This record gives sequence, C-alpha cells and structure tokens, in this order.
Amino acid sequence: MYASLSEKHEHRKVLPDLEKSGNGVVMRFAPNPSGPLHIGHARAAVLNDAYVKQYGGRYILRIEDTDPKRVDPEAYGMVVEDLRWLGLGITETVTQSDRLPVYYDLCRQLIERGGAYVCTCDNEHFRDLKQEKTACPCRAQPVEKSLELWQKMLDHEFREGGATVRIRTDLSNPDPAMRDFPAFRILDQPPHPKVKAHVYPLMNFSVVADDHLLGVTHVIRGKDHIANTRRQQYIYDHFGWQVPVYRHYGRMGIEGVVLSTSQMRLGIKAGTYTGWDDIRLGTMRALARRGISPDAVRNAMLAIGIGDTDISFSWDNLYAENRKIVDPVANRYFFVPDPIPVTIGSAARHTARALLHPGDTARGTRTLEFEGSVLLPKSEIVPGTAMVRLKDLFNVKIAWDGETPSFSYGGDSLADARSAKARIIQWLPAQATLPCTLLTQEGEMKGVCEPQVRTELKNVVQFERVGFARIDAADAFGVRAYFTHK
RNA sequence: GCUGCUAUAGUGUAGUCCGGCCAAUCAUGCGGGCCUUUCACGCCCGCGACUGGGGUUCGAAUCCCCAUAGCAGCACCA
Repeated sequence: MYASLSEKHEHRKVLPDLEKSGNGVVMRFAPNPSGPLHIGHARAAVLNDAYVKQYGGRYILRIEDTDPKRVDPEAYGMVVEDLRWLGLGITETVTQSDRLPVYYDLCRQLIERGGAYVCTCDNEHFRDLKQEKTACPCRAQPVEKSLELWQKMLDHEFREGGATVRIRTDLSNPDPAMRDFPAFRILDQPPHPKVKAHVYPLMNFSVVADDHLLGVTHVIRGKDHIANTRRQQYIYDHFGWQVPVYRHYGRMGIEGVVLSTSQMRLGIKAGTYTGWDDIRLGTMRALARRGISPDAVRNAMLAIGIGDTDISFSWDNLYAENRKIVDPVANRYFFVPDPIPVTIGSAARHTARALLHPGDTARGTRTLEFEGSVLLPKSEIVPGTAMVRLKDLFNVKIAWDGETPSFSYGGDSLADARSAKARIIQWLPAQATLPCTLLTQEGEMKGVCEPQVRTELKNVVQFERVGFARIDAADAFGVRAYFTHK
C-alpha cells in the first residue's frame, strides 16, 4: 500500500542539467575539518552527490586541512561519519595535509613559469600598495631570486609572516580582491595535528592543484566562493590547465540554530550544549538524534536546488519531508504528558487493543488493561469538559463541582462520544506505565508512556496526538525520547 | 568605499536564456471540509507572489535603463 504513496512523490523536480556532463562527472565535497557537518554543509554534499549519481562518475571527499588553526583532530572522523549517515556515494578520500610536497612542487613550477613570486613585504604595506594598484618591489625580482627565496621559505629561514608566495595577476583589476593574492604562507604556530610543516598553501592554490590533479570536472559550491573562482582562474591560466565547470548557489540562512562551529564549540565547553548532537544545534548528528532521516535532509536539499538566490531554510519543509518518510514506519504509542491520576467509578475491567499502526493492521496491537484507574494528560481535563473518550477504551463522563472533577464510566459507544463531540484522548492504565521524558528544543516534558516503548530503542515512534519522537534511551526505569516534530 | 551576484505567495520552487500557450507551477504553511477511535496519514476546497519606476513592443514575470533591497568578496580562513 505504500508503493502507491511513494509514487506520488516521484515527480520530484530534477536538478538542472550540467554542461559538459556527457562522459560522466568528477565532483568533490571539500570540508574543513573543524567540526562535524551541519545542515549548511549538507547542501553542498547532497547536491554534488546527486549530480554524480545522475551522470555517473567519481565523488571525492577532500579534507581541506591546510590551516592548522582551524583543524580539530576529532573532526576527521566526525566528517566521515556524518557523510556516511547522509548516505553519500563517496568513491575516494584525500587529505590535503598528506599532499604538501605536491603543492610545494607545483609552486616551484609556477614560480619558474613566472606565474608567482615570493614577496617579503610587510603585510600592511602590501595591502596599501594593492589598493593603489601598485606593484611591490618583490614583483619585479628575477625568477631566480624568487626560487631562492622559496627555498629559504621551505628551509624555514623565514619566520611567520616573513615571506609569502603571491600569484601574479593583474594589478589594474578593478576588484582589489583579485590583485596578486597569496598562495603560500609561513605559520609557526600552532603545530599541525597531522604533519610537521611551516609552509602552508592557501585555499586557492591547493584547491586548484587538487581539482586539476584529481580530474574534477564540476564544482558546485556557495556563492561566497565566486571571488575565489575568479582568482583560481589566474592559476589555471598560468599552468595552462582546463577549468572545471562552476555553479555557485546562493546563501542559505537558517533560522533558529547556531551553525558557527566555533560558537558551537564554545557553547559545548561552557555547558550550554550537551555536545555536538545537542538537539538545539543544526549538526547532522543532532538531526539524527532527533529522528530526522538522512533521506529527508537529502530531499529537502534537492528541493532547494542550486539557485543563486539567497534563501532562508525552512524547518517546516524539512519536517514535511521527514514526515513522509517516518509516518509509514513509526509505531504508535500513548505518551501522557503531565499526567494526573483519575479513578473512574463504576467502570468494569476492560482490555484495550490499540493498533501499532493505523495504516498497517498486520503489525498488530498493543494491549492496555484497564483496572479502575488511569493517567490522563492534565491539559485535557479543563473545567467545563463534560466527556472525553479514552482512545480504544470507552467514554468517560466528567462532573464538575466547581473546579473539582469527578469521573464516571460513560459507555463504550464511539457514536455517543462523536455526537457529544468528546475529544478522543490518549491515556495509560495507572498500574502499567513507564516514566518518560520527552526532550524538545524548548525544554523537557515529563510524563509516562507505554512500557512497550522500551522495545523501540533508537526508533522513531509517534506519540499519538503529541508528535513523532525518537527513543534515545530506555530501560526498566524509564525512557528518554527526543521530539522530532508534530 | 571598490568589485560582483541576486530579486516570483509566510517558506522553498517552476517559468526568465529563445517575449505571447502565465489572469503564473508544484511543494510546504495557513483556513475550511471529508475520512478516521491521534491534533498523524490520505482526499477535497480555499488563501497567498512576478521589489518599485520608466522604456522597447501589437504584447513583458521574461528584453533594456534607473532606483531600492538583500547577499558575497576586497584575509598570510575555507
């Protein structure tokens, strides 16, 4: 029966065609290993993946760890885990810190070609010259001199900031960002967690080197890289290499969560967040913990596409995608928040059998024995309520003496409840409950749930009339669940 | 300030290249109804947008200009 359901969603928009994709594509996802992946990374990761799947080819994970200041040793593993969770078709992984000799060699070649030079000017001074479209003295030095200085850089004869390799561009370029931008720098501190080095390539150089060497044909990334694309063009031209096809999608604003890795780290250190998977964060692991399916993330990203308009990401749209995936599989249970004990006079023992899933009766039922007392959600028992129906059980009449209610058996007839417009609410037998804490992004909800929820550890269930939740921990003493969405 | 990119309903998105078939698509959201022993799912109905102003044209969401707004870059970050 779910086949027909999913067919309806097959009209999902496909991504626009990429030019030069006839013989397959080689694409890459290139994160900086400073922390785990978040929803912002997911866009680039998923979009590239989708194109590789569409056209066939290779999908390279390239860890860009050429700035030791922004490397968290634990992030290498986290990135791989997060990508695996997302279900991407990564075919190979390279780590830039393993490839420093490759970049050094290419740098020498580039200097020999006159495409780069070593600059020993003071940083501030160079910037002033650049604004004036003026060359610094180093620019005119002979190639031999630059090669000599480059060797000195490698030999660590310069201190941090003492020398920089610059790409020769066009000083008259109207965009100051294009003028003789740096390609290598010297860094004495901090030490790189993976290699011993003091000369590091800057992103624009290592990216071009790797994109070319690895055969990358198409690059899809955010438009914050547009300037880098133009800068990188100079390097391609110096080497005489062919440029990949670029697409730059617009900025994606995300409401309500902190996405800055440094802020998240600070918050974790300060105890504001419980960890990288704190459900108030926008990391993949936080989404996973809340019961968001990786396919929902994928579908939401594909729906957004590669448009170059700035957009604001909507959680509602993600939740809708997730609901499509989770609703057919999640078993139903009762969770009674803020429970109040109620004894129902004059009611005989009853056995309630509630479907685990209303759309799939083959899954069977759960059994709740009524023995006289139940727990009801406090919010449902408000003065004036004359009758409620306990779902799958019977009707309950409520008589009010001022603010004080008294409860009595109101018959089994569903029709009576309907005609009395009684609400059909969730409940639990007082003698068979399990404490349950439902954690939402807004805070904790204490309550009780069916003991059988214990068997759903790590699964997403639906607490009827409350919403979907992922069972995060469960034992004989209680359940901890994370609220997914309504 | 300089350089560049973008502008369709609350949100996302199609249409824009090659003007008419667009009194503008689809999803989500919201409102109403049906179904239903969940406020879920499903079904039906409805709400809601071409940033503004000029111009070109028989005709403009689509082409041109100006304005406005947003975003990005101008780092020895990625």
